[in-house]
Amino acid sequence: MDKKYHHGELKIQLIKSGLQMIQEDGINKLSLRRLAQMCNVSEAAPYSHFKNKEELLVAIQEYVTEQLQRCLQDAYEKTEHCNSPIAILNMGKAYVQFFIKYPEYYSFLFAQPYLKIDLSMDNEPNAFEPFQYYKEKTYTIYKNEGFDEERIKYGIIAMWAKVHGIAAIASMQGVNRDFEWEDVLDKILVE
Amino acid sequence: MDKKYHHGELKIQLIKSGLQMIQEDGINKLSLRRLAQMCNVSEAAPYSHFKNKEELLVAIQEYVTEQLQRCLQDAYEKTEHCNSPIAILNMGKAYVQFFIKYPEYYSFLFAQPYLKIDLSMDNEPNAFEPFQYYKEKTYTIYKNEGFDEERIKYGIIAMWAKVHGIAAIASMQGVNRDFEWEDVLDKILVE
DNA sequence: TGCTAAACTTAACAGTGTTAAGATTGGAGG
DNA sequence: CCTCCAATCTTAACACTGTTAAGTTTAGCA
Repeated sequence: MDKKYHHGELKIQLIKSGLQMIQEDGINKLSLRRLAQMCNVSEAAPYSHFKNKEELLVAIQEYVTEQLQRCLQDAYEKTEHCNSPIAILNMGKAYVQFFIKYPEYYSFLFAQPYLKIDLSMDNEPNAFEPFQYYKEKTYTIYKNEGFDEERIKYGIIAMWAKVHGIAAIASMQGVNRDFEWEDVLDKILVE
Repeated sequence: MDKKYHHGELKIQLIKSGLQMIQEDGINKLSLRRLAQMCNVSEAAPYSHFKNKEELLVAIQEYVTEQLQRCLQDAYEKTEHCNSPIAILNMGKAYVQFFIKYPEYYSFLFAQPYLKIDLSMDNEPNAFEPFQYYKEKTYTIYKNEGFDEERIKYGIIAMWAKVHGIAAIASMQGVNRDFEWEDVLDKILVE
């Protein structure tokens, strides 16, 4: 039954179970020992795959970031004419809906100090990917609309701030859970 | 020198020193024992003033919230004609600048699950005060401008989302520290 | 002055992250 | 097929954490 020395899939299982614990109890109650126990493994086993707890958290963060990235990409690619501003709106909606669906993910992702947000138009390799993706797509769309560089720059930041701000508010505990975010998003993001 | 049983000011000293530790090392490294040690007091002394760690964190949160509230109020009251939309802009700027000044405060305030954000126009007594204040002032200003209820409602949320989103981004680690937030705020918040 | 309740200390408990030392194992090379 | 090694996992310990119980000090009121 519980074969000792279970092999091959502990690393990804730690990431997935860790994320599940975060989703259920919040980041503060994530314990390496409980996590190891949940994976039917000794308390020191995680250290074969991660140097320390922080490295595991970074791995989970990357895992979540990929999910979020995929949501944005889907939203973009499923837009009829993906070079129209509608695509920007859809990416924004996808971003917010991601954190409405998983409220615990927001504070986990952004309260940890491991993310790099690159506001410039350079392509920093290690920066937060969903924002990089959004930035690139929005740039070409705005360019397509004939906006000048200055307006593009501020347009990107303004839109991202709105989207991120709504995500922050929506993911907060104690916020009205039955709030009609769909309407708000439509009205706010189109400006 | 180090008189035993130091009286009368331990509670506020715990809050202030705790906040200082958060500011220096982040919320994750705040330890009750180190904090007690820093206040020249035994490890169990804080429990005379707070039921547990969480209650101390709530107290610190209230302390920070008051500071932020005062910033908003100052910004509002120092505006020439405080019934003009300029006052809204100034409150927004004050909000963002608060978190640019104290980047650690953002994740401390909003990653903890103790805050209640009330998006309705009711006056929830226990809701996050700075937002309540902003909401009230903005309401009368928009009303003064002749906006209808629907537009006011979404206007308030839209503006707050932008402001809060910028604060979130600005307070992030790894974000360009020399970014010219003043310009961005002027361009974004006026729309 | 004496008493009481609040404020503090000491000592202990369980739980945490982390490391060192050793046990087990899959799989590559002879 | 066997051997051996590096990767993986275990056990045992360490220092640190939040928290509680029981006892000590002290300010301030009767």
